[in-house]
Amino acid sequence: MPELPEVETIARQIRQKFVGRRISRIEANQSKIFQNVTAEEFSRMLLNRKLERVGRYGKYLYWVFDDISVLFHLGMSGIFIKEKSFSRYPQHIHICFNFENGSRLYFQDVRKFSKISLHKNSPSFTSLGIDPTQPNFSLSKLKNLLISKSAAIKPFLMDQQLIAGIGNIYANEILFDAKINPQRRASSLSAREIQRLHHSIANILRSAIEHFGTSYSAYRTLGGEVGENQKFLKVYQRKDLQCPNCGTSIAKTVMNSRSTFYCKKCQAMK
DNA sequence: TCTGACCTGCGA
DNA sequence: TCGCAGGTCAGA
Repeated sequence: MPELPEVETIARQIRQKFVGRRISRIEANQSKIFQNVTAEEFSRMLLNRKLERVGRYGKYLYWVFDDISVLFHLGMSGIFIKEKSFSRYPQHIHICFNFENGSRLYFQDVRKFSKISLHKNSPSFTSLGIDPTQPNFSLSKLKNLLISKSAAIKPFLMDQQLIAGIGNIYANEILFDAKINPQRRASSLSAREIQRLHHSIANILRSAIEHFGTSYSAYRTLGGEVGENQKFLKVYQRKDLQCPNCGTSIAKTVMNSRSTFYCKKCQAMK
């Protein structure tokens, strides 16, 4: 569930608290979340290395050390917890990073959909589409992506090989903001609709980042606080509630096995 | 292009 | 007890 705004919030907080710090010890439990390395190798490879940079691309978070980097995908329920010690140790903690100043950062993932891998130098994201928060995400680039795509616009927005970072929550919210029916074919959008969509992608993601992400289920910030963006959702998980624009009941359907929320009036099929 | 599996907790 | 939540990937 951590989508771009949640991962960005986490990246900013880790950057602020841990960049420049050296790892003095790692306790990692062997788990399927480790992709190209065992827990033991992971701990050994990062020992005594200084965290130089924290980055994000799409839904991926990465830590850069001198000649090695760690790539995290938080799956559905991966979170980082900054805590010195627990009165009661939480379940599903996979890694504890101990830093030289005594601070600790835990990685927890209840559902084990996270993926963690080690890379030489910085990771590359060639298999991913454009990150919509980057300056080169232009209107013409979006137009080019939409052209000739017969898929519906909602799965289009969630396709990480086209646009990296949008998941189910923000796909619903973006399409509501742009007044586009989620079942419309991507290639059928008018120039005006593409312009609205481009604006809504930037607008919804920026606003969610300002609100520290959406805590609908597992997501928490580094300090264990919930995000605030769930207070601002207009359609996601609001079935049968009134559309904030026109008062029509929000409809729910299923597209590509994902819950899809929309206003039948504001987002009418053309 | 679509569907099911993976995985666990929560609520009905 | 069962369905649902949803990111990604393999397979149909």
